Amino acid sequence: MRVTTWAEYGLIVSLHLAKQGREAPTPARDMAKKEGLPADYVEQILLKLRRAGLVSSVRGAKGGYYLAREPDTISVKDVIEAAENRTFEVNCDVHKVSAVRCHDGNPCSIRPVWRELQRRVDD
Amino acid sequence: MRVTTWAEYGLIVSLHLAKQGREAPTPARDMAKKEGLPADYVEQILLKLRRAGLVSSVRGAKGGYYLAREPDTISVKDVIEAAENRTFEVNCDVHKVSAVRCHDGNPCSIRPVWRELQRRVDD
DNA sequence: TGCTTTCCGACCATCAGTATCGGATATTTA
DNA sequence: TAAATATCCGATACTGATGGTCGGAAAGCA
Repeated sequence: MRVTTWAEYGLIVSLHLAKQGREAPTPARDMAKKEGLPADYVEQILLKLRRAGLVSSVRGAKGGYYLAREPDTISVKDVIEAAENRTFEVNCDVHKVSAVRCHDGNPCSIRPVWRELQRRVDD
Repeated sequence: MRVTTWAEYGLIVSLHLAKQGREAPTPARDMAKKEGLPADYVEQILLKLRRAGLVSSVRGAKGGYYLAREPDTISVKDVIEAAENRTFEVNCDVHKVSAVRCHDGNPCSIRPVWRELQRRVDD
């Protein structure tokens, strides 16, 4: 159980953009170089962040990315959810062990545990 | 970010064994059948739990598994750690982004976040 | 001597994670 | 207008973790 590089890199570039300020856009390639991350990959992630509405972009020369909102209104959870799909995925929801066991009606002693864990992570 | 079936199945069989009591050992095959889980796979997981000292086993006919300790002294965390290797894995420790960035001396703004998350999950 | 069961290593298939690439489109600047 | 710079975006490739199977050895019971 760990966070993916999507989340990790997403956080790194978000932080980078926060430091850059929101005046001039920063090109993805510059960021990748300075942070020592794979350039093409960073671009993929920025695309995700943009689709989630966390960053905005300017196309063309002199273009790049900047934070869509004020840094202090963007939480770590926001970034993780944008980069991965959710922070913590419960098996009952996604890769069901079995249809019977994971049916809503079935009293499952395990599910509450995962729910609580999910809540903690989200917190 | 989610728990693996190792942890999920591990929890299921632990719970199953807790319900069975610690008098007579329960064969892995029986458990798998009743819980609707792949038998060979369950055996792998029981092996992990045994090596972690959570369950004990009796070989041969009339053999099987039983909890090594009283149920209320075994935590969910114990089971997850036995089944997976750790509850929450921090990239800085395992799949380092880069040697420089993740060097202990380097002030990294991200690491404290993961550490805190790790603490929450362990809790 | 069979039968049951754990023990254990080896193997295999699939998929998520981690990228890379090629090209289309938009914008600035020379 | 041409060239240079960037985002945009889908397709593809590589890899290791995950999830699961198999075959057989050893141990204990009847």
